[in-house]
Amino acid sequence: MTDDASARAVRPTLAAVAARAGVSASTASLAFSGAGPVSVETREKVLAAAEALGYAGPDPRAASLRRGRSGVLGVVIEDRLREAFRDPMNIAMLDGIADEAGAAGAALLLLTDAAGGRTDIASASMDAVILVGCSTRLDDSVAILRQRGMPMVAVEADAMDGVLGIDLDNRAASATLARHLRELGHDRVAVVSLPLDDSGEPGRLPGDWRLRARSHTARERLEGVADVYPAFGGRVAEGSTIEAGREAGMAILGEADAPTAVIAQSDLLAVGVIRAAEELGLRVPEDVAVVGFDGIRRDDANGIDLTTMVQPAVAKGRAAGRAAFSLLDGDEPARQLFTSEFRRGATT
Amino acid sequence: MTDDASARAVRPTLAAVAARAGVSASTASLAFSGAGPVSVETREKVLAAAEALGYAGPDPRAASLRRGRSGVLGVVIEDRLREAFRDPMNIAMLDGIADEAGAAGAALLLLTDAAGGRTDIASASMDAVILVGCSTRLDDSVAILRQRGMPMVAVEADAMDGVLGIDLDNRAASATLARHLRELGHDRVAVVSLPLDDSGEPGRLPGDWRLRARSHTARERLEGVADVYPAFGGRVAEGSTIEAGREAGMAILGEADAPTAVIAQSDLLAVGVIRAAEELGLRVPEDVAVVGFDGIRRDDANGIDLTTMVQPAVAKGRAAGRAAFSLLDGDEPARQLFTSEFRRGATT
DNA sequence: GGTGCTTCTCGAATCGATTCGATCGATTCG
DNA sequence: CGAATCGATCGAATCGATTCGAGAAGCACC
Repeated sequence: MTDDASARAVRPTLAAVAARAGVSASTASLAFSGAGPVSVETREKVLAAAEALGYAGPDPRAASLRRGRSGVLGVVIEDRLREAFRDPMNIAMLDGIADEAGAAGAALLLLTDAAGGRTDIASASMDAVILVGCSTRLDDSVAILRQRGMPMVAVEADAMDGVLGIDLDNRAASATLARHLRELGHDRVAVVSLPLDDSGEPGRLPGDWRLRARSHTARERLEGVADVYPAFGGRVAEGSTIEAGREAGMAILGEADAPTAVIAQSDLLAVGVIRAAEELGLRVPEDVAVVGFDGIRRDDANGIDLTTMVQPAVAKGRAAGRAAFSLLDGDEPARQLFTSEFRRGATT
Repeated sequence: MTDDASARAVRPTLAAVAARAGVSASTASLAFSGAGPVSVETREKVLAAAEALGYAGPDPRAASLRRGRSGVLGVVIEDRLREAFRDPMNIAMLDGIADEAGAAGAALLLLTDAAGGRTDIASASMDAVILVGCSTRLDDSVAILRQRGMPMVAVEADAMDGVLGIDLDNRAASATLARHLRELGHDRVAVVSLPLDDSGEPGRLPGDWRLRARSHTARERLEGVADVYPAFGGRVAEGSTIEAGREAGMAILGEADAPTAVIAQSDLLAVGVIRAAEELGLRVPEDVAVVGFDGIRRDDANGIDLTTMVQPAVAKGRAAGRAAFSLLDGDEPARQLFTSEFRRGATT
């Protein structure tokens, strides 16, 4: 296929198509983009010429340079996709973002908030960026993006100048769960917390978590518990996974003065805690009550009917997407707050 | 902040930086890219000027136009991210791709193989594309991308002209599982298959699946079973989820002449089948043996120790990534075949 | 028939960088 | 001491489209 090879070697340009169609480049452009009046006849000539030359449409690089838009929405997530996507909430949110991006004809660029090679954040071509808050070390990225004049939306992150926030009622929702437990008569509760920072070290929840917690979500959810139970202990998990929850659960429930209720900061963690309880021969909820957070599908929760707060993850993602495009249009969308809904399951 | 607003309004250009530093634009470009000799003194002048003007580095749009590279690797996946990412295998593979992309300084563009708005596949700016095979309707996308002269790599897909294949020994691996069951004395087995096409309709496995199956992976795995059990029935699941597996399992195990062994085409499906068995009061493996495929972590398998074939998903992703960049460099990488490893669990 | 529209088309400027070849001292080599 | 070499810098061309303003043609109305 010499034809194929040469076609790859020198892709035809709009100018070539225009020449073959016997029109100017500007007219050809109009024929493709549909912006501006072009006679049917001319458009067909252009399209025929394109077909003949194997022209695949305007080069997006050139178009985006001229237009000043690239049609790409950046999404900054945690280091490892595998970690980030282990949590169904993140996926649901990303799906929401993808919905909006698709509707706006934009594609999604996945950027990882890696410490070392932050080259892509600095040099990827995109029109706006959504920062996913679970990433704890956003500041550097934000600084770079701000310098680039990039519209930014952050989901569940501390308020930052020039960054539109899409928030969740983490604190109030956690307080709701805590109150639920108190009403059931529990007076000694322990928390299994999401990682407080990006060190990823599991361990005992430090007393000065207010100072230490760099993760917005983890801190807010802790505050919520503190609003109801001024004093409580717990563990920091390694991540939002069942296994991490199991480990934390073993540590908490294995001790002498084990609490009668455990507040896990995510449903996956809660499932892990319950598994630990089973392994230790404890009955849930008789011996120990467990609550989660998120409202994952029962399918993802090993079939366990958790007491939890159901958060609107997809809606959150959608809102973030819409906000990003709205910023792009020069509007000034307001920050949004999503609320979670209490769902009583069989674990309390 | 008028400063902030104006900075966003008119981002400084390289030319402006160069002017302020008292050098030519070409020299300033060299100072940033590091390509070509620039005296330390000059570079610092340029950098200082950039700093003063709040210049965030060369505009990626312009750079990619000129260079002819955009530093973006496209990944085409199923319609809904939520569906695609429900399967840990896909995530693991994506993680492998991300590893290689990161190493090559490229970012990942997520493209969904949607029926309607295929605008992004036609017009996203990227340097190469990886097609994830589970997407059943690749042909259209491939045609468009081929026209664009885009280097393509496909993971687990039927061989296509101009598309580099990264394959898995689906057929042989499935045959291994089937043989394992036959050695255990099972003579009536049923298969729970991945969707055969993108209709997503669950139902009885049609006898003419060879003709019907448009999904490469599903078909190959069926062939593998057929190599050992010439005749077998089964169900087509709605997707690779526990719930879909449970539904299929109920249908299969609830019938009068239920098989003594079920071959599920993915571990998630297998977990679902096992759950169905439990609900029907059947013991695994005593009453019914179940095998899966993939080798997901026990954590993701509800703690079940499955008999399965462990496939190297991350390595597959890595290979796909490397192959894409290799194509980009003008090399001619060979198609690769990955092999899965038998792992005997407690379900047979 | 002239005037005032609308519809279509074109030329030229522009987006913001990268890169090739040329230039110009300064240094080194024969 | 002339020539060759090297490092640093610059000017100009180029990447491939989009868009603005202007011009031409066609038409209707008074």
